[in-house]
Formats: sequence, C-alpha cells, structure tokens
Amino acid sequence: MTQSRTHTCNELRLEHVGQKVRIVGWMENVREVGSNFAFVVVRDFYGTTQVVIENEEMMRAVKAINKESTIAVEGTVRERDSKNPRLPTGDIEVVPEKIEVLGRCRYNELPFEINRSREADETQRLKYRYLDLRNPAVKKNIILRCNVVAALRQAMTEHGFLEITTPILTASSPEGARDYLVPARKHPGKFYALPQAPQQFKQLLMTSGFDRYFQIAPCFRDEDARGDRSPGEFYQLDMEMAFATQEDVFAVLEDVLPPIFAKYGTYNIASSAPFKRIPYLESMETYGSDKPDLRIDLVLQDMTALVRGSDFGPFAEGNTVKAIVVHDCDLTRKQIDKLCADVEVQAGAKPFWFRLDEKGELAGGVAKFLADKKDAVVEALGLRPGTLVGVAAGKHDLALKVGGVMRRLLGAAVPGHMDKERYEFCWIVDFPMYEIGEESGELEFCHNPFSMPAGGLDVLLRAERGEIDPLTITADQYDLVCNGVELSSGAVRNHDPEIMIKAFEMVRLGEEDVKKKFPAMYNAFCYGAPPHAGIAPGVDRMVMLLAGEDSIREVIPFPMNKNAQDVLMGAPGEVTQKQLDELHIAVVGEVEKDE
RNA sequence: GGCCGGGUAGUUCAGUUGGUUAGAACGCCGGCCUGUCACGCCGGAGGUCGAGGGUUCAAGUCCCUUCUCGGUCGCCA
Repeated sequence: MTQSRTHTCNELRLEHVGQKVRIVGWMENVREVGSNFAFVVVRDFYGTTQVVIENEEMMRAVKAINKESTIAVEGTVRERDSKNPRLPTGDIEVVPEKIEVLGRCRYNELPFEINRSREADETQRLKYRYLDLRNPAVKKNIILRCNVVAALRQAMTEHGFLEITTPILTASSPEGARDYLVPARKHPGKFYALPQAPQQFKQLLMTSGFDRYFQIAPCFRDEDARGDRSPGEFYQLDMEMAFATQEDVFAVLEDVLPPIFAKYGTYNIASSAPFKRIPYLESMETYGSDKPDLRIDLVLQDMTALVRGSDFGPFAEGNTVKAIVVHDCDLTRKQIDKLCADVEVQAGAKPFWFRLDEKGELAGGVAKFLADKKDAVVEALGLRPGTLVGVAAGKHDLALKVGGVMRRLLGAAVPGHMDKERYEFCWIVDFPMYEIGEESGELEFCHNPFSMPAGGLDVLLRAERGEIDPLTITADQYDLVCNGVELSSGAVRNHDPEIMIKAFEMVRLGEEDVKKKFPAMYNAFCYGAPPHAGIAPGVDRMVMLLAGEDSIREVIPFPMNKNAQDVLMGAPGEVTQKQLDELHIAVVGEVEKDE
C-alpha cells in the first residue's frame, strides 16, 4: 500500500467490512484481555478506531510501542462480536496484518493522561500544550474557534465589509493601555509599538473612502490578566462603517451575531434584534454594573431614604444604600455568609442582608437596625414572607459595585432567578463623555477621546458658556454586553477637527495636543472625513461564551499564563549581547553571552 | 503592587491536636486473563512534602523569609 491512509479513524462502518484498509494515528490505549489477545485504540483528528490483536506476532509488535506513539495499521475491517453503540466506529474493528511505528513516543509516562488533561495542573498543560491539545475535549474549543471566526468572516463579507490588514509594527499611542515596544535597529533610541487596536488605521481607511472595513485583528496590551482577559495579546472582530450612525452599527451586529451564537453556542437561544438598550447610568443604578447579566431577574432598589436615621454606620448620611429583593429564597445562614464573603472578595467591601421570614418578621443580618421601620421597608421593597434582601451600603460608587456583584452571585446561587441556558445581549448606551478625575480632581475624558459628543459642537459650546454641566454630556459611545461579559466597546467617532479641538479644550488641552497625540488622524480629518462609526467585539471572549468556558485560556491555541509568560516556548526569554548591541539596548543584569 | 487560596509519588489529591515506616486513585513495571471499550484480578517500583531558616525530644503539620501557580482588586483610552 502506498497511500498514507485509506480512511480516517472516524470513517469505517459495517459497509467497509472485508476491505483492506490502512489507518494512521496515535496509539491511545491498549486493553490486554488475554494472552495474545488485546484491543488497541487508534486516535486521529477525526475519531478513534479499534484494532484487535489476536496472535503472538501482533502482540509482540504492540507491546514494543509506547502509548501516544503514532502508528500505521494495515489490515482488514471486520464486524465486531460485541459492538459499542457509543462509538461511531463501534460496529467494526480492524484485524491487522502490519503495525508500523511512524513516530515513536520515547516516554512511557506522560506529564498527564491525555484524556484527562483538563484536570491537570495548568502550568503542565501549557508547557505540554501539544499533548493537552491531543485531548478531543481540549481540541474541541479550538475547532469551535475556527468555525466561529470563519462564520464571522463570511457574515461580515456578506454585509459588504472588506477585510483589510493593518500594521503590526506601528507607533506608540499616548493614551490607553501600556504598549509593547519594539526597538528600531536603524533608529537608535526609537521604538515601534504593537497596536493596542487598529483604531487609528481603520479611521484612516474611512477617510480614504473604504466604506465598510473589518478585520480579525490581533491587539496587544501590556496589562495584567484576568480569567476572561488574556495577557499580552487577543483578537477583535474590528469593524468600521463610513457615513454611519449608531443605529447602522447596531443593525449589523444584531444581524451578524445571534445566528452565530445560536448555531455554535453551548445554548441555542440568542436574543433577537433589536437588543435591549440600557443607558449607562440606568445600568449602574439598576444592575450595579455596566455589563449586566440580563439572564438574572434581580434588580437593585434604592433604600437610601428608607434607612435614614438608622443607628448603623454604613447607613449613615451621605452613603447610598441598595437592596436586592430575592423572593422565595431558601439559602441557609451558612450559604448567605459564604456568598457575602465572596462578594467582599470581588467587590472590596462587605454586603449586608436581612430577611422577611416565613412568619413575616424581619430577621437576621441587619434586621435589628430596621425593626422600627418594618412596615415602611416591607411596603417600599414589596416584601413577602420567605424573602431575602441583600443590602449594599457605602459611598455611591462602592454601594453600586457591591450591589452588582451581590446581584450576580445571588442570581447564580438562588434557584429560579436565572434563565441560564441562553445568550442575552444588550447595548449599554449614553456613556458620559467626561468625569472628574480621582487624582486630578478636574474634568477628564471618561473613556476615549475619539467619540463624538452627543449633540456635537453645539453642546460643547453650551457647556463652555456654562449653560450646562459638562458632566451631563454623553458620548455616542456604546458597549455590547452578553451574559454579563463585556464583548465590545464602540462609538460614533469624532471626525470633525473643530469638534475634536473643542472636546480637548474642555479638559484643558488644545489643538497642539490633538496634533501631537494623533497627528495622522488629525491631519487626515482636515482633508474631508466622512462621519463614521464602528465597534470591535472580542473574538476570544465570544468563543469563551460560546464554549461555555470560564477561562479564556481554554479557547486560545497557545495561551500565556497569568504572568504573561509562554512556558511552552520560553517567552519572554533572554537574547544575545549581539542582538542587544544591534538594537542599541543596554540591559541591567545578566545577559546570555555570545558563543 | 494589595488581598485570598494553592504547591505532598509521573498525575490528581488525602494527611486529625506536632508523634511509629507519609497514604489513596489513576498512570508506570511484572504476572494472570480470548470480547474489552475508564476492561478485570494479583504483585511491585516510585517521595528533597516548592526552597531556605527557626521553634521543639520530635515538623508535611507551628513561626519567619522566599520562589511559584491560580483567583480577585488596582490596571485594561
């Protein structure tokens, strides 16, 4: 036989019985059930096939091979005596005439068992990622990622978007996250930067007259990791549309995403257009978060006025107090304490609670501080017996944050308050344009300075004349949120140099600053720019949601660890003195010597 | 950088108030087994208890220092 293989390991069925075949793959397991009688499982990308060993010659051959070696088996397909209905190839087996080793596994003990690699230590998994990925359960997420990316490309293309690649070596941008810098050999002391996003390039493309742009874009940010945030690099479905409004952007994503989520997701239900729209301030007050999980039916109610005069520190004048009313709650005291402890870890402050017990009495937690206003509390919050009330109290922002975390944990912990098996999208809109900076105490941009202020130049001028409070100015900026995960930020861009300068003047900057910080974009906009808008949903996060994974590393082929190290390749690593010299870099400390 | 949790056999973990020779499962090695499919049964090897220091008659266990991994906050226009 000269073919590499005649069939894959997921192909043979009863109809192939009697055929001579050659299959190739990894020797996954050997089940020895008698002297000179054994079953060998061969695994390839597509599945597994059983090979039956029935004579001394074949047994000797198999026993000489370590598991996880790659082998080729030539033999005849036979119907099994005892079939396995759980396997697609469970009706047949291959009776070998020849078993050949293609790639020997030199070790008889592996760092972990392939089919249980998900239970292994994560550092071991990452160090031996090529073995980890042999596990079909791990491989599945990468395949999902490929399918989702392909579907996104197809859908965007069908909507008239062109995929255009933008530079990876570019200029450092003065705002936002920390940049990854690349020393320029030909320009001592100067650096390229890896892009945090193709933001400025896509806006330049708009100025050039490309009407609809998209890209599965690699983005680089030197910031610390989280469970849902990969350190270093990640991918965005970056898109931008010329002569477009917020509505145009919403319409595209409301059309593109739900079918892909419903098709590829763990859950097959996704919100249909239009997605719910929630103003930023309302989202903070109602859900205690700018990325609410709408699968949870709980909301924050304000009880600041209700508790006024209570003899309890956190209820003091000047603090905000929020209540989360959980009807039909049967959490035990122990479970409530655990939940409160978890909230404190995630939000940085303790939450409180009380309940209206089965007898209709206020009980537990902070109940004694409310005893004298029981009727008012019961009525205002709409309490009925068997109800738990989570309470978040403190400075306004902190109370909202604690309430938001508590809402999320209560929704997950108390049965009946979360419709989990669906994808619930929403838009968070009307973000404030400006805020008072915590350190400076002065007006600063709240998000990014590229967004168009709602109302344009006029509203900025009125703020300048003192007719309106600059803090009330909102930006035409929006976030896309799904199941409590922020998928994306986007905006109608500020394409008008005059408005741009005015927006910067509000924060005590001016034309020179705009020119200095964003020279290419500012200049380009001076040559006639179209109004444009865009957004950039995170690909890794989308796939994570679809795969139902809690860690973003499960959907990245070769992830870095929490400390931005690639333990497989050994990055970051040392380089030679010669390389450093060429780059005009002096390193403090030990450097590997040239040979 | 702060806080919380972890690091014990190749792997995943247990290990009580400090007290005999540090255990289990899986894996590995040897033996038995002709229909297994997480095969089964019998036997065996395998340990710097992350590292360093301290307290003690005695430390995996208590104290200090340190390394490391994860979660979380800061951070992520």
